[in-house]
Amino acid sequence: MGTPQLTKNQSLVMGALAHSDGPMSAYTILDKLRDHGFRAPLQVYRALDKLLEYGLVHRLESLNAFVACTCPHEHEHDHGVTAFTICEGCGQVTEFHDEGIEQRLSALVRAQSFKTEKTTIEIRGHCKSCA
Amino acid sequence: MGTPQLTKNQSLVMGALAHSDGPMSAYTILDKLRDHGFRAPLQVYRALDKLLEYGLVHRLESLNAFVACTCPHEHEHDHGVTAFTICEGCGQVTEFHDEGIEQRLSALVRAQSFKTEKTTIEIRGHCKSCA
DNA sequence: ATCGCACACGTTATAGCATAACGCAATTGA
DNA sequence: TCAATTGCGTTATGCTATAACGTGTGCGAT
Ligand SMILES: [Zn+2]
Ligand SMILES: [Zn+2]
Ligand SMILES: [Zn+2]
Ligand SMILES: [Zn+2]
Repeated sequence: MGTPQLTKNQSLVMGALAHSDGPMSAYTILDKLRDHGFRAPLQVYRALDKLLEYGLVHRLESLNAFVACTCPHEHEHDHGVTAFTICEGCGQVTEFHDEGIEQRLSALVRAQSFKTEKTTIEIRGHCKSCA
Repeated sequence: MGTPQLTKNQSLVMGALAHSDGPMSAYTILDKLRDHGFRAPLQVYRALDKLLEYGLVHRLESLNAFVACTCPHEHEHDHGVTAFTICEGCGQVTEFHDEGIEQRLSALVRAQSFKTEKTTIEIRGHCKSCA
């Protein structure tokens, strides 16, 4: 059960995100895809739901926006906790993963007897170029 | 330059959050305060902006909602990175702080020459009671 | 074959979250 | 007194997300 073949709409949304410099809101994606027959937000949101499920796309909660996953590895298994730096200047988003963070959070949460389903880590600030 | 005296609207919003079991959206707060003369979203958002600035309230990005800060210490200085567990079952939100996470994130971000302004850590899942 | 089901899709309408822009009043400090 | 700041109230608008309905297509079971 890896990533299934994408449907037409899913491919279009994936393509839009993959070729974008930075994160895009669902409505921005919609606008980019009007020429390809997209007319309504739901067409985008439905595709995004699947792409998120497949792990091809991440949602940035603090921006209400979406980015293509930049993980080098295959998307066939859940990659663990994903963290992002988000530059307020140029909009650049960098995805990264760290085993240390993951373990530390896991320990803290275990101490609460809390069962984690999804972890959001987003760091807003300025990148090297925009400092 | 600690926390200034709160205005009437700020106190009302702060009170609503402090007496609530869980996080509240701005519009939920608005509804709770209609009897106290609140009529428009901006009255809530403006108060929230200040309360966030003073560190009395936190915004939960993954919920578009707000909670009163539960830090024991005074709010006169920035408390460092704040993390939350959020139970999908009962809505309970627990705020916590960890020096280890903070240092690790700080090191990772420094490696990118990234200048952090605000860090969001939110863990969605189920609490002990709701497991 | 054809029935039933799952799934993607299209459309309209609606709900939920947040801010722009205007004007007024009270406070402060030069 | 005058200007600047801050809070407040109101109306309008914009952005984000989902509900609800119906259509069509593929595919396995009968
Ligand atoms: Zn990824
Ligand atoms: Zn930048
Ligand atoms: Zn706090
Ligand atoms: Zn719970």
